[in-house]
Amino acid sequence: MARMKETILSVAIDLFFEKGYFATSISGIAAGCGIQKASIYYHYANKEAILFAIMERTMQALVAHLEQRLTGVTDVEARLRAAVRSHVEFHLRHQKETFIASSELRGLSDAHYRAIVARRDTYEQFLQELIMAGIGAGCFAAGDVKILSYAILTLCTAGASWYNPAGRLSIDAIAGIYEDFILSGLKQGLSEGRPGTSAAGYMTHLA
Amino acid sequence: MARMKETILSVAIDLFFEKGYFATSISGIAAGCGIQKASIYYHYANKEAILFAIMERTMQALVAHLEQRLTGVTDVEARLRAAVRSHVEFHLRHQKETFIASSELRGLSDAHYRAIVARRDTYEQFLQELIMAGIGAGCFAAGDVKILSYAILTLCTAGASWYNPAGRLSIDAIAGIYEDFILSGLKQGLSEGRPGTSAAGYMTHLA
DNA sequence: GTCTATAGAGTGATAGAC
DNA sequence: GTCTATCACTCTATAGAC
Repeated sequence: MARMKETILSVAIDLFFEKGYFATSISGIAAGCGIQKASIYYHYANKEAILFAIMERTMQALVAHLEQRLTGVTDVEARLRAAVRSHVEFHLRHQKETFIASSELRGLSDAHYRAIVARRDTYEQFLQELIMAGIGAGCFAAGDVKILSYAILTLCTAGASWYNPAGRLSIDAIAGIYEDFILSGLKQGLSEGRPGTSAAGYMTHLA
Repeated sequence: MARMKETILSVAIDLFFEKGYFATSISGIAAGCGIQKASIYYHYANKEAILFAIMERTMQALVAHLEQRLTGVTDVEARLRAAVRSHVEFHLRHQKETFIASSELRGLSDAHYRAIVARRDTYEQFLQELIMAGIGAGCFAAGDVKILSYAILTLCTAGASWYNPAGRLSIDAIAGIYEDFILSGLKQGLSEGRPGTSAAGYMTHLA
């Protein structure tokens, strides 16, 4: 039961990724499922509900993935490394869904838009807290936490736009490169273990 | 003369940025210009021609901007710094056009798609040569040149998706943060001036 | 749960007057 | 160079049979 409902979601993910949400028609999705377009409306109220279902599920899974990867990790730098790796791996492993989630927000209704953006903001704030903790502990150079978090998140998200599953590098290899690149960017020449000198200054950057 | 042709482009940039290419109608553009939709076709053959005009112009200006910023700069690291700054500044200063150029490629006809992607590839290869030169000179740590170039480019491109001109930070400040972040990522703890040890290995990464 | 049929609105594009 | 009028088509969504 509910099998067709899942099939519709799966076909829609393929089409939204390939052609975009607005360029994809209900009849195109129906054809991919082997049913008539009217039958779609038995499972979903309208086209936007399909998009929302994809986004909701993806954002929920993204947060769950991060939580799972961080349980038991206590060291500040290790936590940020784990968060970056979790983010990259999830985005490459669920390339289509995450690409849709980050590029088709304009297709959502006002209420659904707010729901998804709220989830995204929570996720962002979590990363910002990790960065602040790292600066406070002296692992990372002081810097603008908001901009740094955007840089890290969009860097990984963008990976989902160019990643080729049949390509030269594995997800693991790409995640490793990103992890090292980002950690170096956060340290900015700081040698490790030295306590932070400007722990007071960075707080204002979130105001 | 040709004033309306420019107005159409300008209105289309606003609408494509705000609603997306497929969600924007010819009549919407016409309304923004204060004319009837049929009049649009006197200036452009069809909707796609408007999108292509925006992209062509933007890519041409992007390359010209980079060339201008690099003339006279000879030091390898200074050249990469200048290239990163040029890229960030152009993307934030022309936020709408660069966002369209990077997100609406699917709206182009096959021939136009190839033309724009060719320009983008040339631009990418130029950055990859800068990175390779830096690794060869020992300024940067050896690494996967393609992935590093994608990381740098998409990082800056993504800036155009969240940048708020009325926001807290100036373009100059953001460019500075990105510049430092990226250069640290490229150096990866290498101290400066030391000649590269693995200059032979990185070449294979472009094969 | 899927079908046929269709309503109702909007779209890109063209013809031809001015 | 802009207009009015319209064509031909596609789209989302609904009604009601099976």
